[in-house]
Amino acid sequence: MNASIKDVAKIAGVSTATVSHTINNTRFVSEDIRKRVTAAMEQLGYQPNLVARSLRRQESKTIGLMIPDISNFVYTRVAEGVEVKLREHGYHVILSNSHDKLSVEAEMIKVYNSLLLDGLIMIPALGEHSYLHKALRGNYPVVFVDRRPKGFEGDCIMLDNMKSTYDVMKMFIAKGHRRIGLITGDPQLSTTSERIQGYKNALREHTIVVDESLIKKGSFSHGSGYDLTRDAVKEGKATALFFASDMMTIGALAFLQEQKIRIPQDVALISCNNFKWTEITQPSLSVVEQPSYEEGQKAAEVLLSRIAGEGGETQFKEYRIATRIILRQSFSMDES
Amino acid sequence: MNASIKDVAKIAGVSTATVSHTINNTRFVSEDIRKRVTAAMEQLGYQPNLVARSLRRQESKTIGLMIPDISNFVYTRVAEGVEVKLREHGYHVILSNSHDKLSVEAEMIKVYNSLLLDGLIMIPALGEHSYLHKALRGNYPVVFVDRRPKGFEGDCIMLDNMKSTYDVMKMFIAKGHRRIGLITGDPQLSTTSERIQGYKNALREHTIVVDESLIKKGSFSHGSGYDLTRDAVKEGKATALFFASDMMTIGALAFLQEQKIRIPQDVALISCNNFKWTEITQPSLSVVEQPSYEEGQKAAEVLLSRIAGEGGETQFKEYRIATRIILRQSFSMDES
DNA sequence: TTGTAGGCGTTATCAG
DNA sequence: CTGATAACGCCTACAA
Repeated sequence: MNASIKDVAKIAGVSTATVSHTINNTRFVSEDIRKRVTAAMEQLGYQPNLVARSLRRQESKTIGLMIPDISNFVYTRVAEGVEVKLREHGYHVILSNSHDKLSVEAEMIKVYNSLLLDGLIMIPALGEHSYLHKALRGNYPVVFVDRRPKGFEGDCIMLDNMKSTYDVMKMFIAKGHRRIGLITGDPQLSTTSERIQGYKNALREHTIVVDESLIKKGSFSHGSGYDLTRDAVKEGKATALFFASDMMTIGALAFLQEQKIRIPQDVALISCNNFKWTEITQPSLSVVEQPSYEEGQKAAEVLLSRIAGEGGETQFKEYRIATRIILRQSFSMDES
Repeated sequence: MNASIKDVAKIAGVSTATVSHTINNTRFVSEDIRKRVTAAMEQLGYQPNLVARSLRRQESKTIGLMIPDISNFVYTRVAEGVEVKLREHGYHVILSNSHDKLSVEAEMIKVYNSLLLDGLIMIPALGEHSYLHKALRGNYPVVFVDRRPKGFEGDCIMLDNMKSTYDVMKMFIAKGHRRIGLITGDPQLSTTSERIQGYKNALREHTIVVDESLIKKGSFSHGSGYDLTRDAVKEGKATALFFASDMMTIGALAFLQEQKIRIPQDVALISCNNFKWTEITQPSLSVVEQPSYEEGQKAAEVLLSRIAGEGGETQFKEYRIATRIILRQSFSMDES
């Protein structure tokens, strides 16, 4: 059994109130007594029981973090950004994996509601989020990252998906490409619709007719990348492809290698996520670097300021984090 | 403010004791009262306060999970295995990132001690772990995964590092290789020493003299893989290399491509971790598949049985999970 | 400057 | 079959 504040008080020969106050520096304690108390704590190896403290203070110094896939590097980078920033401020993180399923997410929210959490950061799962109006009881602030939920308003930290896609398309177009494929994810996702918007904007600006059959929607999976690439290249005659996820790029490479389609001569590629392995494929892969870690950091900052009550303003804010395009051989052999 | 058990009791016109018992099915409740109570709970959207419950029951249905790097796929796979298995049993996970630093780990353990955790699963950080004798107070069972801690005994789930390395070496030797490099991690790690043991056993069995300069120890990083590969190939004249980490393999590929050293003709490679991208490098990479997810699952199972008290036996157990070698072109062009 | 005591929301031990 | 009530460990208003 761990020592409690009573044990400390007894040994130090003071009241529990005094012990509590010395621990929390919440009222004056004479030097003599402070010494006796700290000595007693030392002797017992006393650590305040955080559960009892949470119950009493009605706050836990803990925040919930929900991500759709704990095996996806992008999301764990977000998680790391969140964790590091929050730990700096004395908060712990309860991590949950929604498996991108609304049902799991909703279940976890119920648990969160019972844990006296101080806040919640989440990458919303696929689907409609108006259920959150009921599920969340306003006991703690919520911040969304990476995807914007449908049907629910809140602070939101995202990448500049529209602009990055727009920029990628401008580069392809400048290289002379006219049939450009966009290999992207589920159309329900805000990231997907934003990318499509950027894609269309760029093409229209150059009076290129948008061929909807070149906008391929699937899942962020290897198989989906394989299939959609086949369709875009074989049927769509695409000469350039932009991928919304690294997993899809891998599937695409598998297909292109099988078919002995040359990169970038026959088809030029730009992928998402500047993972280390994109440098050692042949040809090396051009990528849009996604600062996921920074997304997490920013989300944590915004949440902290909400917890601090600076959100007296009910106005929700949207934050966009800039991406960066890194050109390598898969875009053009001119690149190093 | 959330509804409490008192509110429910008042509305249902019963005592809090009765409400508690209907919730927990812990003593008989008449059908009539049960209905009134559930109706009241429904009406209030009542959810039991888990913090109060933890304090009262002295258990939290929560376990701690500490991993050395939350951005490393291997460890997050372990985490996912743990999370999925534990959630099936109604447990939540508090995840922490030790950043492979003993100081962070120790700090987090203090927090864990104050949270009424029901158990702890950890991949120990680099270093000496005898401090755990003091830091852990036996309030909850602990299970180690992937690495064995130095200086502390406990249940331990690991991969068969020695055997897998041994098998890899046998394959290289059968192919005629005599100068084989082992590119591995920090020598403090149990995984490293086990691999070295497997390496030596295989060579000695074939009366190949072990050249210590071919056993390269570094960190699981890109740069380390680059440097150690250079040394092994340039100075060590290695014709085959086995890598303990995928990151090191990427560094190695960068070096070999720069030098236009042919794989597998000049140097044959086998890497760890069957990541999807290893299939689309050229040549495709041979790998040792590490069932990290299963490690996590097993760890969770062992912990659950300890929590259930089946560990009346103080005897700690060691579990080994089998790996699988997948041969592709980097081993020999004969492979598909 | 320090102590007393009530209560956070549950559960469990008594009674009735 | 159900209800009071103490206790889990801590914090804080009030009292001294």
